[in-house]
Amino acid sequence: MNFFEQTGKVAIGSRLRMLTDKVTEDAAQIYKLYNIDMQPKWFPVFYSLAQGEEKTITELAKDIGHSHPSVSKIISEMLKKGYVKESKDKTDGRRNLVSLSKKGIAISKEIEDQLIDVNAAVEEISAQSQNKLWEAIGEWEFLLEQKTLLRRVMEKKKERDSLKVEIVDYQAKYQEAFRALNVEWISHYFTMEESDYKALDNPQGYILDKGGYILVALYEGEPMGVCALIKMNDGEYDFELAKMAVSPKAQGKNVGFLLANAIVEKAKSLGASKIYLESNTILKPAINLYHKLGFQKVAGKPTPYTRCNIQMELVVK
Amino acid sequence: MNFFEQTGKVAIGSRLRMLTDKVTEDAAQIYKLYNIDMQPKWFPVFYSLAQGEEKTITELAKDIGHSHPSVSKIISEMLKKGYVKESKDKTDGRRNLVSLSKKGIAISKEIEDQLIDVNAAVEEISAQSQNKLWEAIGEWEFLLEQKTLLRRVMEKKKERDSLKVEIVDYQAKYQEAFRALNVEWISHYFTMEESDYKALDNPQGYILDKGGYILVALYEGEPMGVCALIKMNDGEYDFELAKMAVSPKAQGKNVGFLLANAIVEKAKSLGASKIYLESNTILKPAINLYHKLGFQKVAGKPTPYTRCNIQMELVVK
DNA sequence: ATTAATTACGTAATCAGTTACGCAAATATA
DNA sequence: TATATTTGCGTAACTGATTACGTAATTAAT
Repeated sequence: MNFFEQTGKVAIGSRLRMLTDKVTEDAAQIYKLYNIDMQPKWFPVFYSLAQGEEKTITELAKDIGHSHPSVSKIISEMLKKGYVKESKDKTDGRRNLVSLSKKGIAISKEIEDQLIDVNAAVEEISAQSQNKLWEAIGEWEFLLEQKTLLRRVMEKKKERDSLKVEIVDYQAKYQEAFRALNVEWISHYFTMEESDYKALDNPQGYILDKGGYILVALYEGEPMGVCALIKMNDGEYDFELAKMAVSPKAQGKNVGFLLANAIVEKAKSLGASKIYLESNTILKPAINLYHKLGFQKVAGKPTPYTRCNIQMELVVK
Repeated sequence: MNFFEQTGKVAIGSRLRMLTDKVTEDAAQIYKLYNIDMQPKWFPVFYSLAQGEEKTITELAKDIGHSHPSVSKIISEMLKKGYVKESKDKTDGRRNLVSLSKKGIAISKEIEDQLIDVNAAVEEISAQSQNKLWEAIGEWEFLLEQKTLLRRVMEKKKERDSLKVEIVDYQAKYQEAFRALNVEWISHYFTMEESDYKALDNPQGYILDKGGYILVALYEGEPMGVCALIKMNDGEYDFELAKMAVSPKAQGKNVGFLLANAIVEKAKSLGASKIYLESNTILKPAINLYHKLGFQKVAGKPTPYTRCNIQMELVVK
């Protein structure tokens, strides 16, 4: 099994499958050894029924962790051997009640010795191992239950991608990106408005020169997100967080969070005490992001944008 | 997964399979996450080829531990995607040399980040576990390589069966069993001879009264094996080990060994210094057994049995 | 130089599971 | 009470592997 030492743990799936195959391989022979006319795959169903109670197909499936068609097929095979009997539930015509037949019960007696010996054999292997396979599986089952492998990988990817994201100050060379990224999402969800063009066509004059600020997120050198802090003069708020845009190409790379976080930090460093923003509730991920950063819903502020249906503020600590 | 806590470790195969499924389940999604157009099952082949060398189908199969038809199919799928190229070996027309195409090499670059993240995710799970799954699998692979599960179970069965075998002194009530068990194997392999009947019809007079001995192996109370020690008067040997018979029903229960061992011990306790026996080389398991007990081949003794083609002796220590 | 045995590998059939789908019965909802 | 939804479960198709088998090429033995 040198191969797996090379590939590293990415191949844990393949390696598990091969061990499974090897362990399973002998199972049929073992039944033969004890003169028991049974297929290994029947075992979980058989064991579950051997507890004595009648069970439906679905109950069995849930019990042993298979899909119901799998149980359905196994039961029909066991039925052919005469190991189980079926009976319709009188109060619920859909349910197919299954239980061991006399022959099945006889087999369950015969099988006891085999279970003892296989158990002893597995224990022997365990005793010769440093790492306990049985317990390790239990732990993996638990940990995967809590968070799937996919989710864990997604987190790792995000972590790694975050390291590649660089937040830099606006420069004239980013004007085109600043415009394009915003036009992209605004015209996708809404329509461009007069005030959009003002800011996007002339960020220098409309935002920076008025005491505002713009940050750009670079991913591998390319601008993938932008965000502006527009100076407000209403006595209540210091800045408006606006013109936030992240390229769909950079999704899942945490760009939005890093950018928004950086802009809030920037506002703080500029001595802001309250930040305002306008958005629309159909932009769920954005609203979630603002919420995560501490923004709270407020109302009552007049706005030039027709697309605005939610207003939020952040009290800077 | 409460079910497996009930069944005990007999169900290790089923439990392994389910964990394998759960781990594998996410694999396809993970490739999608990285925008890599590849099937999880291709990975081992892909990885093996990414080492750079051209390989044949059979080499790949050996490398990754699959059957060759499996590799054959995978290669034909990868070929369709343009990830590999084939070329006939010029010096051996049977061999199909496979290597990554340019497109394949490009993919192998793209996949690197994914490998890093999956590895990190698996490491994270490992770090949260007491028992290391990866290492545990390695140990199981090693231990099963040395001795398969089937063989281990067989040993456990033999051990347990041995406990049920009881070796007792001959009594008149066992005469029928003594006769029947011997007639069974003698007439199966050879034909009954005059001297057989003498001993089997009258063990009391022919064996015991002349200073011989008979032991009976009981399995769950039933006589399943017999063995006699016949007094010899030739000056060289004290006893002949003879009329050893074990029911085919009791095969694999160690009855033969326990019986022969007991009869040798009995001979010892009777002060014997040399034991003799006659047999036939077609009775392989019997010869092996005698050998295991320390009997050595000798020659030259006259015998009344035509079926005898090997003579052995044991020098009692 | 034949003939026999071995090797490489493709195709077909099988296996133990899955998902997809559909029907009928039961339950919830308007 | 009519209608929609959910549930139980059987059938069919698919999946990722296997073993079985056949054929062609090579190698070994006579």
